[in-house]
Amino acid sequence: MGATTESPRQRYRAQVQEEIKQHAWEQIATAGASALSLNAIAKQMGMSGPALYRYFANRDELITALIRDAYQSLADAIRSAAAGGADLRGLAQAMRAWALEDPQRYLLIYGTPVPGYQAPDDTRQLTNDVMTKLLEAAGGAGLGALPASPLGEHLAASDAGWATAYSAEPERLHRAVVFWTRLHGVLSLELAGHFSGMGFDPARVYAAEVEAVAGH
Amino acid sequence: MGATTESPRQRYRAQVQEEIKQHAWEQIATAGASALSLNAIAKQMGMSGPALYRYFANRDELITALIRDAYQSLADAIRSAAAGGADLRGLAQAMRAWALEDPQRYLLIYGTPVPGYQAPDDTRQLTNDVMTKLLEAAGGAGLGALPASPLGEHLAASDAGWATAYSAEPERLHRAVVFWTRLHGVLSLELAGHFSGMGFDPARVYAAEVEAVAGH
DNA sequence: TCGCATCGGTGATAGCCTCTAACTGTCGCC
DNA sequence: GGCGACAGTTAGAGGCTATCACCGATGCGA
Repeated sequence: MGATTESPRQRYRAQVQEEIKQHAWEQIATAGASALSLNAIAKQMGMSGPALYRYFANRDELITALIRDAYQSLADAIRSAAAGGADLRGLAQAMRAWALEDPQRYLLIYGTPVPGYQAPDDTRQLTNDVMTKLLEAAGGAGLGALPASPLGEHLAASDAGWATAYSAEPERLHRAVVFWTRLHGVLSLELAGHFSGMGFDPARVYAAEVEAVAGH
Repeated sequence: MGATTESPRQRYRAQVQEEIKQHAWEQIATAGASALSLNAIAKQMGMSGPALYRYFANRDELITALIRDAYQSLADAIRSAAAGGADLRGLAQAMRAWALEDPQRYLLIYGTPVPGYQAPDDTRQLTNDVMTKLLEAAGGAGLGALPASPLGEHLAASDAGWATAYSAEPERLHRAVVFWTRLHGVLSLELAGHFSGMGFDPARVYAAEVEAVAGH
């Protein structure tokens, strides 16, 4: 991808940064994001604590990089599913698979936010990528019309700057939003373990919500 | 409430514990649960760090107490709404109001869990209280039938030990589960700020989901 | 009423963490 | 070949959780 020829130093730097993030993901997967320790990562990599600060100015910057990667990974998963011709159902399954692959990665994006935290601008772009794929699929063939509702009118009237390409088709917007919120509802409760011990299969609840939106 | 007459010491102890939790909630509301510091609370209360450990054995125990209180508070909100004759719509509004009142309190229950954490047994009881109220309201008058679906059959077949009282009415179970997941979907995305900058009103999305389940 | 066990509070301390500062060695570009 | 930029080091400040040993007050039973 048109990278202006990298110096060996830049190369090395990028490699180490990647390795740091690798270790960070392992920590997060086993103990959650709040337990992430730069110090521990440094030790694992055989170097002393402060060395890490050459690569990430502070803990927040590392976490932000991880969030960025998580968004990127989700966007990729969605994009490749869409490229493979997946419809709304397909995207839903791709999202679920991606989430179950590493629950803490999903929760890093959609879980509890730190009150002050502001996501960097480029993650907005990645969110838009995901929403755009959703919007495209939300206009797919074989979808029945959504019942008219106040929400439909509200969405039609709202200035969805992020979805201007589809502002002429509020129906899509409506379906995409409902799709997103319902799937997230099931997924996040499942990942947080709130279904455990309730005796039913989260996959079936998820499938039912997919059908409710993707219609027949 | 039939408390076996309290000694002055127990009385004082309970008061201090309450005050600690009060400060803890303030910290959580402004900086999130992960930033909660026993040390800081002690200082705020004018005593030295280790003193707090007389009241809560460790950080986890304090957080567990807060989670318990959060469940209790939610259960109370739901119960009092139900006692006031609220139907499904009413419960939904009560839940949303309760969540918006203190987003981090909602997220303490339904947000990102620490991978190893096991909720204490009595919170299961409180969850059941909430679900029971939902189940009661899910059988209210004026509700159209849910379309038959694989999920309906699955729920009917699953041994929902937590809902034995309604095992003969799987329709209620179905509606309650869908109610819960859809509302949580909208609410958690709103609280996490994922709707910000999208140009529509979360309250309308929420209302639309309520109508979709509570029917007309 | 008195004695003493229990309880709440203290400072000291160990061990973790983030992050800064000053210093050293090394790599690679001109 | 030399120099500048960069990666790494140790030392250390300051914060945190948590434990320990030690006091002083409190309130209960005898």
